Parts: sequence; C-alpha cells; structure tokens
Amino acid sequence: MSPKKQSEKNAATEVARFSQARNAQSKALLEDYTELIDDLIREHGEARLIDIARHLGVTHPTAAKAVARLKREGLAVSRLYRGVFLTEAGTEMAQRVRARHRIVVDLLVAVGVPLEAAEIDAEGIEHHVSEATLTAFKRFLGGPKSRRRIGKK
Amino acid sequence: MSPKKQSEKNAATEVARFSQARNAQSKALLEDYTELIDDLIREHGEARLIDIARHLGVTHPTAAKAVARLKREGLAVSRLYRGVFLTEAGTEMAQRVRARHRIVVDLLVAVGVPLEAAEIDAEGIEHHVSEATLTAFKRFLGGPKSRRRIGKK
DNA sequence: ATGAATATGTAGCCATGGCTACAATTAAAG
DNA sequence: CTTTAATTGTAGCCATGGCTACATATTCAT
Repeated sequence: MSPKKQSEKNAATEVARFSQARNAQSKALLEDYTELIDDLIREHGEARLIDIARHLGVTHPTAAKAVARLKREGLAVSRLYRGVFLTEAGTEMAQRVRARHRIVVDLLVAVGVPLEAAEIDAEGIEHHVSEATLTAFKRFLGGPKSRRRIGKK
Repeated sequence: MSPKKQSEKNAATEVARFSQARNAQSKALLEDYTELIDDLIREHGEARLIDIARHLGVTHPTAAKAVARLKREGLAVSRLYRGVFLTEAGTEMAQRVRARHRIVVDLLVAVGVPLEAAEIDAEGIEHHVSEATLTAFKRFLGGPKSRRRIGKK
C-alpha cells in the first residue's frame, strides 16, 4: 500500500482509518468491563469492584473510575457497597462482545493460530472487528470447512 | 469461555491477556508513526511534520509530541525545521510494521472480508497480532489456496 | 458486640494523546 | 528586500486510564 496510491485516491480515507482505530480504542474499555461484569454476575451472582479489578489486573480505584464511566454512559448501575449491575443496554453490549470474542478466537484457530496465542491476541483484536468483518468471519467458519462449533446451535 | 473455566485454570492468564492488550496499545502509536514517516520519505524524500499530522488526521502539535517520543525512544531524529528521519531501529520497525499490515489485510481478504472493511479494520487489528499469529497467517496465505497477493506488486 | 480484615470511596499524582493559541522561523511572492 | 504565507516550535488546557495513599464503610470472627 504505497503512499503514492493513497494520495492518488482519497486522502480522507486514510485519515478515516486512523480515526476509526482511535475511536475503537475508546470503546474497548467499556466492552471489556461490560463483558467481565456480565461474566461475574453469571458466575457469582454479583460483580464486586474488587473482583472486577482483579480480573482485569488493575487496582480498585482504576476499576471504580471505569465503573463510574459505565454508569455515566447508562451501561451499569451500582448501589453503595452492593456491587455493580448492568442495565439492559449493558447486558446487550456484553452479549454482543462475548459472541464476537468467541468468533474471533475461532477464526484465528481456524486459520492455524495456536489456541493460546489466539486467546491472547483476540483480546486486542476483537475491538477492531467491524460488523462487515464479523459477518465474513461467521461465513468462513460456518462454510467450507468442518464447523467445529461444538456447543453451538 | 465461561468465567468458571477461567478461574478453574489460571486467573493469571486472564490478567495477562488484558495487560498484553494494553501494552500493545502503547506501541501502536509508535508503529503508526514510523510506518508513515517511512512512507513519506519514500514518496517525497522527506517527512515534514505538517504532512505527518495531515495523514494521521491530527493537529501538528500532536504530531510534534509523538515525534518527540520517537526521538526519545531512539526511533527517529530531526534537525530543526528540517523534517523527520528514521534511525536504523525506526526503519526496521517501519518495515516490519508494513509487512505485518499487508499480511493482515491479505488474510482478512482471504477469509472473505471486503477489501474496504479489511483496510479499515487492519489498521486497528495489526497492532495486536503476535509473532505466532503472524506466522500462522503467512502459512495460511502461502499454503492451501492460491496466493492472491492482491493490491501488491 | 467489638475489633480486625476486607471492600469501597475519594483525593491527588503521573503519562499519554488529543486540542487551541500564540511565538518564531523559514520559504515564497511581490 | 520586504512582506506575507506556511511551517515548526512551545505553552498550557482537557480527558483518559493508570497509580498510591488515606479515609470510610461493611463483614466476619472471636
């Protein structure tokens, strides 16, 4: 992709790509938190701040700030000293994120990435996978090769 | 990937995944800048700050800060009012990044992602592609199917 | 029921990566 | 050569996402 080509066509598209990547980054944190909170509630019936922090490998004030942002954005609610809960919007996001994460890991494995690397890389990759790309991934996984989605459908 | 499974095996791996993703993010900016500077030098023989800023869609002081960081990290040098140049380390990084970017786009296209979406998503994805994953991508592209080295050469 | 341990809240610091505004320098036009 | 335009530099602000330190609240054991 030589820069000559880029400037020949549309310089705006290049800028858009970088802006898009920066934008995705800003949503990544929300996505990680909602998914984790949903996981914790499923597993333990509640999502305590300290558990959120531990799972993400950050300190509890950091998690508290992030949860505050989730609340600001209408994705979560929390009662004092009573844990964090997702709103409907938050739950919807969590489920969407979880599904996308699974598909990304599956696709990586399907093209030959070792499972361990797939799981690590997917954590960063997933936030940049658009709807169009996700659709293609699904088609690829469901199509030509054996569909090894064991517990699925 | 239920959280139960995660806690059953090793909680540290989960933390490591998130840390890894955060770490990759911090390198992304360096990678974007070195690649762009290398592109600009190839195309125009020089990389002016204003051009760097325009291509990335940021203001020039933002680009100046980033370049300062590149210099701190030994990836670039610049003479006053004379444009930015890459050190050997910077050039090496630029070439590695460019190669990886191309492979990521090619892989996305190979699994059925429309080219436009592939180019947009690759900009964010590439920074999270580990060596192991990149190797798998190369094998997948070079192996079974026809190697459709699309926009290249 | 109280004292210790745990969890949460809050304040304030740092670095990053954006920005605007303004100063200074270089390049271009006249 | 002078003036104007473009480029670069610098200062300082903001939000984010980390952190430590300390204060407060809750839970749990004794």
